[in-house]
Amino acid sequence: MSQLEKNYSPRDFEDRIYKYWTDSGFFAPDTDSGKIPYTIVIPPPNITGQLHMGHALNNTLQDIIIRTKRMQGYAALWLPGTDHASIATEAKIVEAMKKEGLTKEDVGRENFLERAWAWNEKYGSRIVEQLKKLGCSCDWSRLRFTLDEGCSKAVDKVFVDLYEKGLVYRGERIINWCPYCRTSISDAEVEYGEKDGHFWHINYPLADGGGHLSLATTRPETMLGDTAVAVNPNDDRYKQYIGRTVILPIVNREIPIIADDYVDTEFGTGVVKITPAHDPNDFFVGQRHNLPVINIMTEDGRINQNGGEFEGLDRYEARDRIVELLKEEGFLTKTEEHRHNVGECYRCSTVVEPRVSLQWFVKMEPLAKPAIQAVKDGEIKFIPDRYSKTYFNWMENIKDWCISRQLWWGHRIPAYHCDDCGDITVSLTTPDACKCGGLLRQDEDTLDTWFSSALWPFSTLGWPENTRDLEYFYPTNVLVTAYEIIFFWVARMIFSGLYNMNKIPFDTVLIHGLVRDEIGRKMSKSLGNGSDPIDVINNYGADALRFMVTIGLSPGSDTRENSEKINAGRLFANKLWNSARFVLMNVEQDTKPEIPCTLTLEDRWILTKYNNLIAEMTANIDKYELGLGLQKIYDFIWDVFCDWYIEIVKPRLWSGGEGADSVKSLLLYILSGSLKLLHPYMPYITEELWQSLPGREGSIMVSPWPEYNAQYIYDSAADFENVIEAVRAIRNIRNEMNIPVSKKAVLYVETKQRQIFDECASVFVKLAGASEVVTGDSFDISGAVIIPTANARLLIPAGELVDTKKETERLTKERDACQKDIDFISGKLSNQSFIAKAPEKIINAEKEKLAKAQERMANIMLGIADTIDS
RNA sequence: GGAGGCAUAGCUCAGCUGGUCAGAGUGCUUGCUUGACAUGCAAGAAGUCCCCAGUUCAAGUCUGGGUGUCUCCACCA
Repeated sequence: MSQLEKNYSPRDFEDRIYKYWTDSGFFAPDTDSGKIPYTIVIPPPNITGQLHMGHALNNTLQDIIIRTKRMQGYAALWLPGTDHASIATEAKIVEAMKKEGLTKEDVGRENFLERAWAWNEKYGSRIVEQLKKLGCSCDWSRLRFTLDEGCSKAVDKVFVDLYEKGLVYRGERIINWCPYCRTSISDAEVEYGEKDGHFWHINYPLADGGGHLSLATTRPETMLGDTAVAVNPNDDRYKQYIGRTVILPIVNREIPIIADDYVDTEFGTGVVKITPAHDPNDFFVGQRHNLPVINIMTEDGRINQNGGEFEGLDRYEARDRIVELLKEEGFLTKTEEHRHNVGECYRCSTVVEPRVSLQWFVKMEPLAKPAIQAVKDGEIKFIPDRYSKTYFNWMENIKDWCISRQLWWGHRIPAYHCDDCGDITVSLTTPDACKCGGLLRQDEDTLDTWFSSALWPFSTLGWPENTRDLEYFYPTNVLVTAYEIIFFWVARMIFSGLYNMNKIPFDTVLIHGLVRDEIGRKMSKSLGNGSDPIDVINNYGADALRFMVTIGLSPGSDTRENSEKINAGRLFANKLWNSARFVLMNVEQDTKPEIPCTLTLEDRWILTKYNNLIAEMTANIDKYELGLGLQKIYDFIWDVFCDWYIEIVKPRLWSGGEGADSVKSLLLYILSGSLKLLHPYMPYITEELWQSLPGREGSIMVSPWPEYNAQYIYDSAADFENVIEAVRAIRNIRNEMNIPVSKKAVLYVETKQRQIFDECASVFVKLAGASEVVTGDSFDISGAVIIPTANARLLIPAGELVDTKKETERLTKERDACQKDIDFISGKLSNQSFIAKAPEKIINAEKEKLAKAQERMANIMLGIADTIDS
């Protein structure tokens, strides 16, 4: 009755299946079903983004979990959405406008935002479509966007609330400034890299003419903003200078020599120039000593009017000119090569300029405290656990968070300035006028993108409205993300959840690694390495891609993209496809997938294997050991089901009669159960095959997850393992002796367990080249190959093929190996401390092993004797 | 300067709470058009589980040290 094509061809059905799922509404959970909710919120991809391998991994893992939970009967919600990605998107739009010869300022804020929304319209849906191709079972009816009305409301509410509680403040602080993006960025957005630079040694002459102080700098242009020179108060070399002044070369400004502990006497000359406006440490020194702050740079990294003759020069041009001048005037005493770490903007890689400016900040300490506690108390668990250390390390040393950005694309800060009295009104609604009656204008700045993503687990569920979704689905269950993003996002969601909802946002953070390219490099746009997941899907199928990212995955560690693994996934899909095809070709339209009343030995064996599989896989997925789970169902389908069970069962299947009927039922039962277990991992092929099964209604994705049933665990499964062992041994020998498959021979089996071998005679006929199986207590056959196993002696008459000498050698080797085993085990068992201290289970297992080996030894010895006789 | 990961077959990697753990895929050798699949089947070769100590009846598995390698955080002018 099979209508399946001969080969697996995912393109023929993946899109169709996905449409079927969405049309049926399976992805959208019901809040009134009485089921227990299970929720995952997606890490929202940027609207500038295209699906890359990292997304493929991240979303495959989430889909595996949510599909499993859905089948297990939870009201499973996977809530999708996208991130407006303020700085990244704005950069792209600015870039695009540049091609038209336009700047932001040319078009103005309103027009710029129109362009940005158009961008979102055009590209925001692209990544969503790509997630759909991957097979993600997100509830698209609940799709959110960080800049949509609801999320914006949440952002405003949190901002106003934090402001009112004094946790958001505005102040002149030193921040990281990107001269290319022309905005402040947070500490987390700076990336450090080693760069070659110079160490310029400069003499600062003392104002009173008593010589000079020598110091070194890597950024000489900042001297334009120097307002002091500092030494360590305990440094005997310089104690005498404290309180005196130096003349700043070139600038000719007189600045004080101050004492501060910050100065390291061991480093450099022990004298430091202090530029409070352009160095974070100097800024704090300046604060302690009430030094003036001279900002010498414009927003685009040029020297401003405070730089005198250097005004208008780019910071690097200014650096060169100043070095030149210093040299000319004799202040420069030495130039050293110096390799040091330089901070760059994480979006555009421009070297960041520390700069004092007026920004909005979130006071972190009070927020971080409970967030640290929640993880310490185990309310929130990181998997693997070591990442909680990363989290603590950051949270315990956290500095205030600079949240204002000089960008247009984002949530505009709901603060209103009065030009008359200088007062600031922070409000959810646009106020008409200032308290003083003056006109108000809204703050020009927008908020850090991560301010809105920090609210994601509840803003997407409707907060600040008290919606049914919020009540039902919050707190969410597991958050799946890469370790890269713990600081940016995970930590901020935790304190935001605790602060605004008074509840943790999720109880588990499942951390995964990066997908690297085939030679282990990080994937990056500049390298252009790694392949496009969409290409992979088109060529191999989404299921093969999902297989690739999941198989062999170990929680928290990086994986490599591997074309061999993608192919392995495709081959596995093909194998499954064909096994289903085989089953469908051999069952009837009215065959039911059920366990028949009468079971043969191999039936009991596969039922045992199958039930153990259910238990193990369910446990694996519960513990987020998703790679292990896939490995198990893979082994079961390919090795247990296809290579052994199907092959064994063929004769019975074709014999007709009742035996055939029960095989058909059981084949269908195991197949449909296996499809279910595999479904979370490879949803498309399992659905397509499920739909082909006779008498099937509905979708596999809402079918109940298989349940372990101890009733179908049989001791006799071990007997069948012995049969398998015997088959393998025979195949091995036949192969070694070059006996062609076509050449059949009678198989004589000497055993105390004749019943097992009698029952399994057909197995040997089918799989081990036996023409028939004769069991008995003892045989005397001349010219036979003798194969000893644990519970039998197998004899195959092979006539002239048998080389007595060779056979004796083979058996002697086996005897020696077996003797070694026996010695080892009995050694263990005669060790008194082993007997005294090892658990009984282990001891019994060893005893059994010994008994088995001894039986085998007896069979080997008999074999040797017989071989020599003949 | 701090913190952490990794080191297991030629290659890419699994191995949960110490005891059927020495595994998978791929590659290699050999033999097969066995009525689902040659995108397949069968058999085989191949590993001091990085090194040295320690804990234990028992150590790829736990502890300490070493070597190699990768990453994160901080950033000293």
